[in-house]
Amino acid sequence: MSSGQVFRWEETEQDKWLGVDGAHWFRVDAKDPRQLRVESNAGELEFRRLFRLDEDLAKHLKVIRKSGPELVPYIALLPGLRVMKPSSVVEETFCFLCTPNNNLARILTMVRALSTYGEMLTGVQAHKFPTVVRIAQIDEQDLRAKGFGYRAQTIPSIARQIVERGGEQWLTNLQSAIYKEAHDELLSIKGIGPKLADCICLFALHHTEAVPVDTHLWQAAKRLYFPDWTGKSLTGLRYRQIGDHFRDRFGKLAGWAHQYLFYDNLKNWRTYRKG
DNA sequence: TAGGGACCTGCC
DNA sequence: GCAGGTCCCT
Repeated sequence: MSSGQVFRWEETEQDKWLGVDGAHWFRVDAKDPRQLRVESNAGELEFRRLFRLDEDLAKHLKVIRKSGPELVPYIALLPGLRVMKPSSVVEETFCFLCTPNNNLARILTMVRALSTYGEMLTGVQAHKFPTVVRIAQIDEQDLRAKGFGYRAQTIPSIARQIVERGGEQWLTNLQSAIYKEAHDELLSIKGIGPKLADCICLFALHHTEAVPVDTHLWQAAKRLYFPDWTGKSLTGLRYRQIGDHFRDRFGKLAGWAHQYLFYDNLKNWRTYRKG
């Protein structure tokens, strides 16, 4: 189980997955989870990199459990969860630009629609994600007709703002910047708020101390860490306090640590709401 | 800085 | 009513 680039993966049949990452595609047969069978136009190295298979998960978990014992039961629900490391900054960034104020089913539809603006991949029935220059050229009415709603305006607009700043290279350069600087730079774009900036920092730029505070993590943070905030709204200040709370305790693993609470709340929020 | 409303579409 | 928010306005 991994997170970050689920948007480009689909289960084609029981336990069989087709995933796209940049110019690469992977057909994964997970019938035996201990022994994945992978067919791909990339090498094993790319697959291992994408899922950070060369990082010692047990070691990460040891640190997280020690610094955050309250997370132990949540980790037990998803002990194999990893933060993905996608290879395409543009693909990852624009997938997340489809997520705000949205539900997963429609996000997947939108990501699929966006991908059709990219070239076809060879060897598999799927598209490579379009370039940021191509996205910048997409007509708003085109996306409106495809059910993008107000995102039909914001997505090409964000692409144009990125192109103005230097395009894909600008995003790539933010990978070498420190987390806070990258986050600040992303916030200069109209249409990217603190949450999206953190998703991009964590999954596209690989700043693993980034903590995206969405509606689910907000609920979980109030429950576990900030009970005084019950009934309050998520302001910019509280947003930073939650992220800093995770960074103070987990450092570079903050992005890993927060995920267990995110997924738990995603799955169980209706139950929590009643209680 | 805090709070509230609008915003596309579709599922619950 | 609300979803893996952001903008704009008091």
